[in-house]
Amino acid sequence: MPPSIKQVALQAGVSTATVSRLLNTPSSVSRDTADKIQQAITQLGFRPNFNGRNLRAGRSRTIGVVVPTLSNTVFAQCLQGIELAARALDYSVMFTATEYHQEDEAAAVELLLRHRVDGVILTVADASASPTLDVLDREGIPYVLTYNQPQQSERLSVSVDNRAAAHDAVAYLIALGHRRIQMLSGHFHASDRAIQRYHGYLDAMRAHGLTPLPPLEVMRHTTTSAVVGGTDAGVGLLQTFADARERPSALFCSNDLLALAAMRDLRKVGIEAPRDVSVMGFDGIPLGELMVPELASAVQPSELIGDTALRTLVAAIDPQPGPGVPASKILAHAIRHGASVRTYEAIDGANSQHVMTY
Amino acid sequence: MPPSIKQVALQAGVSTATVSRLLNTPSSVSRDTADKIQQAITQLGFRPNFNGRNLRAGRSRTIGVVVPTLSNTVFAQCLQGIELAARALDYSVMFTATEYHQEDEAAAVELLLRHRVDGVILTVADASASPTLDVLDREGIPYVLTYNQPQQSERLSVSVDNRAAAHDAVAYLIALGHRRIQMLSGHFHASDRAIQRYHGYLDAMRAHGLTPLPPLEVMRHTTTSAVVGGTDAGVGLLQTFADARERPSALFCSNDLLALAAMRDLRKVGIEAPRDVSVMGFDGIPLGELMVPELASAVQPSELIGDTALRTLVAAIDPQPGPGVPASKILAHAIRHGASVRTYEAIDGANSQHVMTY
DNA sequence: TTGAAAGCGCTAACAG
DNA sequence: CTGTTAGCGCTTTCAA
Repeated sequence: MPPSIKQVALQAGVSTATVSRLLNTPSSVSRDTADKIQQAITQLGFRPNFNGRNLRAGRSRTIGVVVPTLSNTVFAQCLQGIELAARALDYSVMFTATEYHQEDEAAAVELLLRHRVDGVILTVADASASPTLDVLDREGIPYVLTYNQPQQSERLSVSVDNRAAAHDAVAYLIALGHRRIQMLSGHFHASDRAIQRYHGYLDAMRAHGLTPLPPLEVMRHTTTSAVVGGTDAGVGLLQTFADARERPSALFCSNDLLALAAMRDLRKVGIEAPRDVSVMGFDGIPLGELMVPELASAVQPSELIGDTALRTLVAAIDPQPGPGVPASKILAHAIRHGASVRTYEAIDGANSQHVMTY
Repeated sequence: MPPSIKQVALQAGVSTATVSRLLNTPSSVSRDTADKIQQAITQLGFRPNFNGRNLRAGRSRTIGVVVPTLSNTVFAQCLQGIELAARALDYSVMFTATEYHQEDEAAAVELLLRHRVDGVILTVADASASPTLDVLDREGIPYVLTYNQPQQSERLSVSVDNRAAAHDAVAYLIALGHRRIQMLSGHFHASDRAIQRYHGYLDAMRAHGLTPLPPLEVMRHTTTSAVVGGTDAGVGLLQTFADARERPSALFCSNDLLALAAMRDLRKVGIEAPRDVSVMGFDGIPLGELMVPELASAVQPSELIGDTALRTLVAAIDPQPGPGVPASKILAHAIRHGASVRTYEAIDGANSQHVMTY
């Protein structure tokens, strides 16, 4: 057992209350006693026990984080941003992953609540129908959603405007002359963002008088390997590209990992991006910039999302006098113009397609 | 304030001790009272307060994790492995990053100790000279190093054999006919692994009677952008490649991010891998497999490292009767044969180099 | 099988 | 400025 405030008090010849005062309100202790206590502290190697403090205070200065997976860089970056900001604000971070299992969301939050975290930052599968969020609401525990962009709700959240970002990405493809643009998406069921991005795709297509193609929904992916190929959906992707004259000239993917996996799978059957098809991702993972071709993408500021979420959460925990916290923070997205996308005219076989399409 | 065991006791008409018993030793409570208590619990939405429990027990069933950064996938994967295993063993995870600042290592551990974590998993800059580890030793807190591979020490650690893995990587390059092989490394100061990998490089070169080239040490990197180019070391890299006849035919990089950044920087001046130079990385990040060319690398099983570290730590926390835990666990590495590396003969200008080198 | 009581480490009145 | 005291939620003797 490490030394407690009691031993320090004994050693310094003061009461435990005084020791506590030095720790929390140094100014309320005389120079002399402060020195004595300080000396006892270093001598004993005393370290305050947060469990005692938390129990007493009813607060823990700890926040919980729940993300689907760390295999996707976006969430790792986000956690990075959270941790950095937390440290700056003197909060600790308890971390949990769900591997996209919705029942694990509930279990994770349950555990965090037992630890009496002061608040939670989380990304859920579907913010509009989440028992987990209902629990948090019922318990009155402050929480901030990341990546989730809840519609018509006063739930705190930090994200980009998924629909608008997807729209911009697809509009960019259209501006480059593409007409047959198809969306490749992760399971809509596992990600409400995917649905919003699909709506953005629809928006852009319709705004330009183009016929949307049915979305290609693929298995959830955790690792980058064998995401698309070999699965049913992988087959779907390859089928879609089987007929060179019917195939889309551009693919808009609901996230970068998917885009990369799709490129890999297509490459295996001789279809190269951007030579044969333009590929656009979503997320803007840093490594995308190092690839050849550079991955075009709708970029989200993941680390900033984490940073903002943490600050928003802390503001909700310690309501400061002054301007209230807006419920939803929409951060700016950007379109990265990578070489995985090129103009329609530059696509191999554009002419034959041209004949077909118009 | 959420309901406490006290309220449950009151509601169920029993003592707090009995409620506690139901929670911890269900078998020691009669069927009837168990039901009554259970009912009170659900009715009140009771959730045990771990702070109270921990305070009393002197254990927290929480472990701390300290990694340099989450921007490098390796550490994210490792944390992922830790969290997964922790959940399986009913431990919680407190997470901290240091951004490669050595003073933050100490601060992070200090914070974790105040939370009274039962143990710590960490990757430090230099395991052979770390005040942080000394603190942990002094306090008698179990800890497990990851990636660090301490020499001649009984400190618990989980890693690959960095030196052997680097040797194998370089031997592979040599087997492909390369003779002028140079190492590109992160700051030795910030990573003892980098030094060990350098020794592996030296081993391989010498074992084959080749003259080692001086290592190219570059700035520490956190993001993937502008790692090498533009910095002093970046200039160093480009200088090294300025003379086409003197330049190395293969580059062995101390980690994958560095390899990718180097390829990007060289590409900018018209030097392409693998056409003009073979590039080998270290880490085996999953995305390396999706790149073109696929990144050859010495692969570490990062998620398994995390998993193993957690299990090793828990074993150290609850010493089980039976076989003791070995101090150092060396996990198997593998060489990924990516297309970023090709035979020396296939390198453009190999002949002219040949003339020079022999 | 159950209850009473003490105490884990800390802080916050309340006195002095 | 400092000490006394009570109690945060929980577990664990010790008795019954």
